[in-house]
Amino acid sequence: MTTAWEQAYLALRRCLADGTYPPGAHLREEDLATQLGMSRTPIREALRRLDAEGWLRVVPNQGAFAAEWSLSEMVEIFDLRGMLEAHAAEHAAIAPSPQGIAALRAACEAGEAAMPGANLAAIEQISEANVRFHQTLWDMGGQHRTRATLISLAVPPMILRNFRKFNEANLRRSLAQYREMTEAIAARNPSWAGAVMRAHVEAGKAVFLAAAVQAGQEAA
Amino acid sequence: MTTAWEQAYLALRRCLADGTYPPGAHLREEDLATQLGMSRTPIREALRRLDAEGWLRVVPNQGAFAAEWSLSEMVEIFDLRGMLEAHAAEHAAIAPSPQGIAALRAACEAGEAAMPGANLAAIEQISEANVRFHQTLWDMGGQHRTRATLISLAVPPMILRNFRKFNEANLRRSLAQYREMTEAIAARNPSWAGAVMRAHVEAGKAVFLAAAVQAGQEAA
DNA sequence: AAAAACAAGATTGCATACACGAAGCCTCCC
DNA sequence: GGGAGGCTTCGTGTATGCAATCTTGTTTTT
Repeated sequence: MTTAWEQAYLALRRCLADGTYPPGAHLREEDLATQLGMSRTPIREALRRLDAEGWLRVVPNQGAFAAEWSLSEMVEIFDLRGMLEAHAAEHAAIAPSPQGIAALRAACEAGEAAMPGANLAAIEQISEANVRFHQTLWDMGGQHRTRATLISLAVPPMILRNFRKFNEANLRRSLAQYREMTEAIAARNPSWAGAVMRAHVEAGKAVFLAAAVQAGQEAA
Repeated sequence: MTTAWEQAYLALRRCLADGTYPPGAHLREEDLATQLGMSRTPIREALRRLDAEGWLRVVPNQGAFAAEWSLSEMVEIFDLRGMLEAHAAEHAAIAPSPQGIAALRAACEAGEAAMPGANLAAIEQISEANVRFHQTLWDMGGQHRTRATLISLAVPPMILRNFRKFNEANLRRSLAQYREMTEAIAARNPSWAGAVMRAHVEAGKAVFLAAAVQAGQEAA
């Protein structure tokens, strides 16, 4: 059995990722404690970790607030992602294990299998496959600090959330990029793999920015 | 007054940085509590944060152990530093504030003033000036996540510790690089500033690796 | 003699209780 | 009527206590 504070950490992180707690929301310790069936002590320890990882902001004597990411901060995170993911991809391509390549191919196939249907369930399945692809890549290179840094930048929820903004053309391009990266890694070509990854992240950033601009216009 | 857990966090981080708790050391909560004059509760919260930031490893039901950084992990951190610091330097050079440039120049001068004396106090003074230079740079670009990431990679203590390994030639080169970066930023030339920063970090990595190889030979 | 099982000590995990501080509201004064 | 000061209330910050778990040394068994 895992510890209570770790369960709380995972549960809260999930809620922060899927929007159950919207940006700026005030998370009260007692509420979370009763909700998760434990006391405030493990809740507080989970909150400290989520604070360190940037999921929320803890203000002394005021409590925890779900993080709100400004546009410029999102752009910064995309830029950091581009550098770090490319670094991970390059290292994954140096000496890839056969199991790793197989796992990448499996993730590609899972995404492609869900592609024809453009319904919501398909999108969720593709998102999940994509997160699996990235995480497999992070593991393959053996770059543990890179992986930890990407997680601390809240990258997995960003991948998940941003994917919901993708149209069919975006999705097809994304799947094609995953295929190309897999090929580059299988060919042990680090700079090829890194270049595709940089393009992949930049394409995601472009989709994000287009959606943000549109949302801004609708609000105005 | 700051909270107790934050004081504990800062105190413990300092001890982990300066080697008071050597890698692998077992940190007992009660000891730390009596030592810092508080109860175990804030200690535990500080430990959770230090765990998230990679300063130590918390094993359930066993406690906290000071992190041990392998050679490959140190190389990885230097590589990440190179990317992130160059990114920060590039952004600092886009639209530098006059105060920022002045602060960089002041840090350069403080380091150069201490240079002639090669004694221990001078080294400490130069190290401190260097940390100030880097942190000023991080602030100038307005890249908050980049800054937070660099801190979470335990970069400031690495700068401090690595500088003790520098000989006079290394120190002179380092100070010259700071001067050049300041000039590049004042000239609003991002790629120049980024390139010098990459070289600066690579030079530091080389010194670190040389010292590590020598230590390995002495041990054998 | 070596290995496994047991027991005692020590250490962490969590819940509870109380103290401190902040935000909101009402009253009082100008 | 508006603003300032004090009070109330809510929520966080910290200390303490107990339960659960791990470690370690010893004993017992093979």
